[in-house]
Amino acid sequence: MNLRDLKYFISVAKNKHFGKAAEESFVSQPALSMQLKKLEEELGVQLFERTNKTVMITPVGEEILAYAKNIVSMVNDIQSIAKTHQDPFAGEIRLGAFPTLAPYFLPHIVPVISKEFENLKLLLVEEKTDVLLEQLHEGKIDAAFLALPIDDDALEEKLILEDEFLLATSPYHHYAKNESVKIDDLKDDCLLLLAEGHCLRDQALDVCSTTGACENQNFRATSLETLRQMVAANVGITLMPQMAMKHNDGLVYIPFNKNKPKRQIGLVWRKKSSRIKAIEEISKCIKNIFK
Amino acid sequence: MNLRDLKYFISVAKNKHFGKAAEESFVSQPALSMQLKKLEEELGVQLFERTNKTVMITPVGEEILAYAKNIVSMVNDIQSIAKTHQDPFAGEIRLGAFPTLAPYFLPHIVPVISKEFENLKLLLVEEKTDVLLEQLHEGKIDAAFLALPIDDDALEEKLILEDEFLLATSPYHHYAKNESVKIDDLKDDCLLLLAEGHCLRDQALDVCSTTGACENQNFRATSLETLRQMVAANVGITLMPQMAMKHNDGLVYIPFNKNKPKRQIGLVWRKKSSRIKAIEEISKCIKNIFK
DNA sequence: CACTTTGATAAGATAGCCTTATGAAAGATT
DNA sequence: AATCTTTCATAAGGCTATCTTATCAAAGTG
Repeated sequence: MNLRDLKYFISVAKNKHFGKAAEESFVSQPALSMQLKKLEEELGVQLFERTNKTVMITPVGEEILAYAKNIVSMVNDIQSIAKTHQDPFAGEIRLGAFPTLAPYFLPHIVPVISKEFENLKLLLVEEKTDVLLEQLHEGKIDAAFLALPIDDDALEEKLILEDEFLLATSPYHHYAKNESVKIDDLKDDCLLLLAEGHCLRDQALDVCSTTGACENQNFRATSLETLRQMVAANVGITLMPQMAMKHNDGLVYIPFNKNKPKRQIGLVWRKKSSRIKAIEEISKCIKNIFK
Repeated sequence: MNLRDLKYFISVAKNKHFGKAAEESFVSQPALSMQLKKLEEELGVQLFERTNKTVMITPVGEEILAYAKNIVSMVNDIQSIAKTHQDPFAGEIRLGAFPTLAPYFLPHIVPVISKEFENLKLLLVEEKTDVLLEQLHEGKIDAAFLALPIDDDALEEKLILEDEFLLATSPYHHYAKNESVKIDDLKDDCLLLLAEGHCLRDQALDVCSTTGACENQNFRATSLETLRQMVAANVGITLMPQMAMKHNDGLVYIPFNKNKPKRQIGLVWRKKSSRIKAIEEISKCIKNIFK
């Protein structure tokens, strides 16, 4: 069976006339007659009674007609669905960001993207890096803001910005009065860190291992905000990304004087993503914000 | 768009593998790949993200998939509808019979037809001849029992039986004692007849006109049963088809001794009827009953 | 580093559809 | 009554689209 045959069938049923139906279908009358004959042979039933003067649909034909109309209507639905999705800068884009980035970063970029691509609906997912990577691979999200490098052959990554780490202390801490700190000064300090699975924790541990600093084993915060409260309470010190820095939060932020540690924030997506056009434009757009 | 393409699409979505889908669809893998590519181009939308290792349906693809499945399922419905109607001796047959025949004739034949063609559902219509002819032409009924001849080029007719007319009188009527009547004896009689539009009326008038008998203008019955009551009340006499004769109905039925008037009952159907096989078999079957 | 797997591409063969021309049947017209 | 017209069916030839086989390119696997 063939969609075209069904359309011919519907047209004949409507016009009760092969010639008119052929005209309506933009084919010659014999072409339509033959296809209809083939359809009848294939189905093994007569769809029309024909005489020279009248074309009359049979009861089976009537029954089948209802289905045929439905089918053709659904084909049109498919085409219209496709059409509404043809614009690469329309529809949904699902974006991920890890927890120590999302609340400080997304508020800056979402309004800009929304304004630039007004037909694009952004769905945001906040998960730890490994979850986001899995969702990327599974196609559950289209792109994610992650700490680079990711190093996955299936994924494309583009650096968006570099986010410097600052030393965060309580105003009562002995570091508090320093203008800046040398990274090696930390070698005798124990830092408060986030719980396992947060990429910020790993980045901080990186810094620790190169400086000789250690981790305070007694506390593991599950969010950066909790960590902030703990530092404010002078429980200890920590590394805080500049992006998460707040004024008037009761903390002192001290920059490193050189070899400033930092995290690289990039946008990551599947090389074969069907939304590649939208993602690349979004990527450019965001990069412009931080230029 | 093409039904086959939709089937390929569904198969790929199901198998997440072009090769397996091709196998399932009994085509080569390149054939399937190309058709799918064409479908995507036609819709202007990417249906799958492909890498060497994974085939992943896109959100648009997912949306369209639902419709595609529905369409294919309806195509199967069409085929199964057609299949259940393939048996010419199954389904519905709509039969008509005119009012002075139906109640006396159908009870004899319907049980036989039903037994012979058990998958055939009989729908019976009782209307005057002109209505039945119109319904025949419009395809509202498939065949009708009518008084022959009909003489319509579009219609096929087959004689089923000849139904003799008897003279019906009250036992108190002066004809009542006769063993038989000569048709010419009626020349001085006035007959009670049915109302306009009944073919039995026309047949009786035929007889009258050849014999010189007249019609009693004061009464026109609208049914044969009413007519029977009127004859029983000795209001007059009439011609009664043998088929409608009843025992113990208070009437006397007197046969004509020669040139017996009669009506010819035949089955009539459209020459191009889609149910021609069933109708012809039914016709044979009924003819056997009255052989 | 060769081997396997997988989807894409290319070229030639095939099949199905379309068009024009024509036929057959039956109503309409003169 | 004979011709014209209408309408659907059939036939023949050309064209397009699809299929198949062969091959490629990319990337995982042993």
